[in-house]
Amino acid sequence: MFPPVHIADIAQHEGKEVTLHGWLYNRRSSGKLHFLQVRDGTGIIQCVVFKGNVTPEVFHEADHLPQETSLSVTGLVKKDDRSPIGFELDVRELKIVARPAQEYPIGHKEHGVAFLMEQRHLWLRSQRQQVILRVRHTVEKAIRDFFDARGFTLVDAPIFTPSACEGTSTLFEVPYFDLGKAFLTQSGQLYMEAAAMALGKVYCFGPTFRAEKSKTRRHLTEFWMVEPEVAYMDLDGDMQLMEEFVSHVVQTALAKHRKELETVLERDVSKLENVKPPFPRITYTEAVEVLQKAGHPMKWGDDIGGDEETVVAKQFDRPVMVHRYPAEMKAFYFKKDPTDPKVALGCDVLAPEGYGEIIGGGERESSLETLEAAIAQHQLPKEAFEWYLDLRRYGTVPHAGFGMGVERCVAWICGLHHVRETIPFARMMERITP
RNA sequence: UCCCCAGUAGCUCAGUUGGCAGAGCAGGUGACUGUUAAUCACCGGGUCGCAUGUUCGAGUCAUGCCUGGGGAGCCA
Repeated sequence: MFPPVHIADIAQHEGKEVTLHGWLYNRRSSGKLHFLQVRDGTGIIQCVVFKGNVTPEVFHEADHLPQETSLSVTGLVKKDDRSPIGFELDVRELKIVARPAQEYPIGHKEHGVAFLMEQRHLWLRSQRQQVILRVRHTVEKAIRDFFDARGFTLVDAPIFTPSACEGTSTLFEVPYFDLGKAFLTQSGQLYMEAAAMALGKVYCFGPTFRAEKSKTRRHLTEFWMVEPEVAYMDLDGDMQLMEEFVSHVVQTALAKHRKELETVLERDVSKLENVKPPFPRITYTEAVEVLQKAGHPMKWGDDIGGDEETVVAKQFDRPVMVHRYPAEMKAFYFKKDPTDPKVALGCDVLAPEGYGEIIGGGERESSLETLEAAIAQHQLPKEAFEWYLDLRRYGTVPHAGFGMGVERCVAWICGLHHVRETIPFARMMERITP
């Protein structure tokens, strides 16, 4: 059985007889010719079964195989201009590995989203889902490569946490032995701050959980986030890191998957070509002015919601960095702007085309006294943050970081309507299976 | 938590004023030597989400519930 020939490498075998292992994707017939579309995970190739080239039994069987039959096909690799991949297999032998026990539920006609999500374990076999998962893989590798090349150390953050990191979101609660309850992490950031004081430049990359009852195309209850944190870095350095990071991820995905994005996902990739530094930077105050001019009735201090984000993002041809939000809107650990204490030194990156916030981050408060006051002001239990305050007690330094949601980034790159297609098995408020 | 929409064949949907439950695809049988979601002919396929009510009669009207989808808030 091994080593097998893969469809992606079929050009190397022109004129030779090879055996492919795969699954039947589709089948058509024209009398003395049967056309079998066979996929093997690396591509799809048309296998032509001509009556004169195989036994009568094989010829008859070839016309009666149901979709998703697993099979081995042996034949001659022939160049053919009518093929989308340039080659066909002229079949000599056909071996059935297994016939489907029942009719395959997903046909080649349209299906509803609810049905496909219920069949997610099978839906992954479609070309579209294969491309999305490959882009996700490339994005995750690009994330790792970017930080690794810059001397960052990957530090894994815990999944069980004793309390809310930020004290704002709703968390998933789990029983935890004699210690009462634990929570599933909502962010590894606080732990990365500790790690940055040890290793200088660090990042964590793992799953994150939010128990908010969010039912929108941008939300999952379980998603993957990358969170870098750097000692001796201020907001300006952080923003520069953000734009270089996002550009690297997008350009890597574009270089590797341009053709699939264009053909299978029908993505207008010209919109991704612009994603290069520098990104436009505007303050929250300027964003409010833009929105007021666009006719949105809002005043300074109001939240910039989904619709407003889209309006702001549409002013630019690449991601826009909105910085210096009102301090009240941000978590307790953000450093306030020394020149204007009303605003926090935070920055969000808004993706174009209505994909919204893909990054949130900023400079952290480094003063012990100011941080203690912020914890009190947010009415958070100080005991839970004593270890975090220790980071300010022993050699505190300016530092900054950010978090990027992988699913929103992949949805934007692929031009998808909903983030649920960017993760193999989505976890949402109303769905936990398959 | 709130607002809107949908639930009819395996899938996608139509179903008029309340009056015999329909189509396309998928499946089965057959035809076709170049099909690209092939085409053509024939065949099988139903707890109309669940419950109660109105009515001579409910897929259709009313009320409640369930499930799913979209959005808001919150966020990545």
